[in-house]
Amino acid sequence: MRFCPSPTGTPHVGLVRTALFNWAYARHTGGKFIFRIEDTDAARDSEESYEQIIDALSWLNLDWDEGINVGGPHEPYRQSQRSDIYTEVIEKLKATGRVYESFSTPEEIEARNLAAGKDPKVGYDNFDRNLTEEQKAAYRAEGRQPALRVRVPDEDITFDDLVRGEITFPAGSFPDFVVVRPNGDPLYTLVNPVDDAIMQVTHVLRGEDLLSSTPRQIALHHALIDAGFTTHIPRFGHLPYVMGEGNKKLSKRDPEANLFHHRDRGFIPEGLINYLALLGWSLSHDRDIFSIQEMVKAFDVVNVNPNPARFDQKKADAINGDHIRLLTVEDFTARMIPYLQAGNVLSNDPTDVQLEILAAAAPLVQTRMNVLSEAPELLEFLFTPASQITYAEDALKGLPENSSVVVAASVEALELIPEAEFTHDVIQEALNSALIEGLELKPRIAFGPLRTAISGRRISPPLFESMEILGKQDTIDRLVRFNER
RNA sequence: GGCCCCAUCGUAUAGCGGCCUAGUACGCUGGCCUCUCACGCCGGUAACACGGGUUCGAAUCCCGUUGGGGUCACCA
Repeated sequence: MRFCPSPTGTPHVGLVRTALFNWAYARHTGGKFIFRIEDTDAARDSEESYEQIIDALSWLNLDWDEGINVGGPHEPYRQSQRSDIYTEVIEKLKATGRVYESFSTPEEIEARNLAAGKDPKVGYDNFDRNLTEEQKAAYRAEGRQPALRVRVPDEDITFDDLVRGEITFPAGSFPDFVVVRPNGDPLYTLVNPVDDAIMQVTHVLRGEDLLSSTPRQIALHHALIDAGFTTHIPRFGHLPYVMGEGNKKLSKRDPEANLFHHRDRGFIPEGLINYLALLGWSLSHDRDIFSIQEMVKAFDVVNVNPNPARFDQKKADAINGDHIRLLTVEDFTARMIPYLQAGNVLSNDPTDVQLEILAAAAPLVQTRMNVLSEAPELLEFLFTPASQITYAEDALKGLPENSSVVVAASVEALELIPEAEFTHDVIQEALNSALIEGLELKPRIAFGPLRTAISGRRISPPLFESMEILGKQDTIDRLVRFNER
């Protein structure tokens, strides 16, 4: 198996899903996973993008056995550094006659099609297939350099797609195609099959957009076999698209196409991998939450669904939330920290007191989040001094008339609790008898004002537990301040 | 336009000739739990694109139609 992205732009979820399926299949079968970079287009490739792809795979814990940064028997693994290899391959291919020199320019090809009364879209007309040495010499005399084209066999090309079954492209459905530019630069059309051949790749899993280029690659593989570079043609499998809203392919412009957008929102790798796996595959008929290990154990490409899948943010969030709940509290706590720092709730170097508060609060919020970026909003009040609590508008609006009476009665009741016994169950008991029984209030009426006084919000983690974390003094300060506002 | 791919609830999918009056999850929704919000639990909603075959029997196999998508570069 191999994963061989072009480093253009930020990593796309479709790209990551392709990586995941390749990786999972390699792990499932015990095969090798090769990571290679296809950077033959200097104009579009960037070093930044290259690093982002590595960042993405590392974040998701998709490791590779051979390739970038880990080496292997076919180094180097960046195509921009493999020119010598391609030069040699090109020479051999020319010698076998499977590749020929073509002097036609795109303009000339179009003009010939027009002159013949054909749609210019039919493309190259195989004009230069049988040029004589004299004709070639004449072109050269004009100062022209030839591109190299593969002579495509004059017969149907059939292959058995791993996810779609048998697919046949009729003879003549595509013309001889360019593999090397006139200046000698090899193109993707050459380099991709060549490296797959040299690196002994047996299974190619890639996006559906490459389906129609597969017969060309197979033609080239045959040429490579003739030239002695390999003995077999890999098996191909074409994964369905990941679509966005409506029926459009998830475009690079859509924010949810960007892997790092999801990381920034607080997806954990477990959750994102689980969701991405569900786009075209399923573990079983009645379960869609699973670990990567379970996926590896069960994953087979032949079970991949061939139809395109829409990316559903709500479902993705729900899956992530389930995985957040699966984390141990300690793990969950640690993973929240960067998001709390990003939200300016925690300092870059949290104090022991802050960490203690966080540890106490974490279990209260673990069931209240789908993505980790919800943490700052939920926990901020615990790290804010009583004097700086601000009250949200919707929280104040929903309060009953007698709020100040309720709060005053609460202060009275809480004052009676010894500091050492200021725990959530004691607090609850005290408040229950003071407000529910004493003032004969409904719980909703009684605790609403307290929640706002403590957290400034209409929605918060459980009230009594929050009070316990804040401690007696801070709790009372907040209540008093609320009544003085 | 040529060639290729795809077609089950709104979404993701289960289904590979009888277990299907079509299952599960998300979503939406009613309820229970409950100090808010969640979590959890119980219920509801909603689909085999259409038309022909093959067969005792079709969501499942075949053909056609329609619809969607891709690709036809000296990009990848």
